[in-house]
Amino acid sequence: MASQTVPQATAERLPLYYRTLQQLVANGKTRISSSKFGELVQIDSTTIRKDFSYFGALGRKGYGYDTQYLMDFLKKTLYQDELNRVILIGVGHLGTALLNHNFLKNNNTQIVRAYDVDPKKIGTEVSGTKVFAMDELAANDHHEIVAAILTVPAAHAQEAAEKALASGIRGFLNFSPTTLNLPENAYVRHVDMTVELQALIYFLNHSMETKNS
Amino acid sequence: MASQTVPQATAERLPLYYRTLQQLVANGKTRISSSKFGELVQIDSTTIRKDFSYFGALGRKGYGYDTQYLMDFLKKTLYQDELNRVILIGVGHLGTALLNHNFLKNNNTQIVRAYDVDPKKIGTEVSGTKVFAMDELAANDHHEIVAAILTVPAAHAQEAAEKALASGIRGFLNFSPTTLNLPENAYVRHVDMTVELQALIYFLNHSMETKNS
DNA sequence: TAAGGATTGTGAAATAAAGAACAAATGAAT
DNA sequence: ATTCATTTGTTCTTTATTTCACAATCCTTA
Repeated sequence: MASQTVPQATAERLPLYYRTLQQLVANGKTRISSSKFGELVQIDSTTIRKDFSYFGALGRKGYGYDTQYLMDFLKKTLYQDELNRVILIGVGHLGTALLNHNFLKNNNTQIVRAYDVDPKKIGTEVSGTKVFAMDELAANDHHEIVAAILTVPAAHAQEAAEKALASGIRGFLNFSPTTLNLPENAYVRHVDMTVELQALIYFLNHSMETKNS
Repeated sequence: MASQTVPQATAERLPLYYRTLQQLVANGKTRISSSKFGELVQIDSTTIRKDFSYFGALGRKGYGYDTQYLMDFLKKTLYQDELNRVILIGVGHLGTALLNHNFLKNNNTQIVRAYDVDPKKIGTEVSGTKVFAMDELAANDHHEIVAAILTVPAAHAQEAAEKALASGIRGFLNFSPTTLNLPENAYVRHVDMTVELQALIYFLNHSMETKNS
């Protein structure tokens, strides 16, 4: 199976490839070479060809890649040909922003329900998504849910994640600035603006010495 | 200089180390071993010791690391001992959420001004930050600004980044789902929820075959 | 249909990162 | 003071990722 051999680094680039191909197809481009594509995504063309090669021969020598075909292939590979249902935990500033953001526009993803502790928010609807009480989280049936988006304060993230886990959710997109301690069968991706900003500042301050090209 | 030898992977872990040390200090812990610390951040203790070793001998054999000392060291290393001024471009749902988020709480970062094209937003204040017209962006003096946070629609991200660049900004935290094409002396970090969510779903669907531990 | 140019797919080499293992040094206990 | 357990800093090994180089193949055009 491809899944056993596809390197992690490759898998993490697939969404970027997919998004870029969506744009190309939308713009009417029917074919593209690995070098042109590499310029678009700012990744070496050899890396791109090797990435694709893990899934077989997706291109044609002397021609390049058919954008529509490649996009459809990645769509399936990334499970974007089916609706991905997620829940959102924590309807604060960031949570509300994510609810207002229409994930369905370019992504087959839907936030089907939200959870919060605030009685003022419970029972309301934010951008078409109903807000439920946090207490219901662990009790609800979530085996149709692929992931939980965590946008709660750091102090409550672990507890919230455990409740979601108890309801059958194994995937977490963690926006809370804390490391989650979850069992092996759970999978967490961490999005941390603070970390990104600090890393950015660090590299900016060190780029003068290292970048001499 | 350390900057020439610190691997990229190490540099990207420093903010996580720093945040975790802040929590330890806040909780009154005065010392910690690399193995205990490793459990907290979920990184192998050898990796942690090696990461620290690039900056010299920060610990004491048979004792571990002094949390306060290590935190202070990372604070300086990450330039968190000085105020980092940033601007925000695009006062939509996400931009507003970031303005409402108090960066100064745990981070020495301040969003000093925001920019938008919407006449209804220009001149208003969001959470204490004034919103200016996008047209003023390129003309303003931004050499005290370390980075721009981009929260505009994908179609306008490149243009907005170029204006910010023209005003003297070299660092970008890009939340727009598009690849920015900027000169060598600019540095971009991309935060893309869609990419993260797709990667998460991919790994979840492949974890059964690969994870057998 | 033949020739030439373009471009992939892939082994092999190079680079980067992570992990194992352990000597050296320190702290703690008696 | 001496012993013993602890834990770092670091060398060496292993693994992962990127890049190079080029044969194989296909497209295009005359």
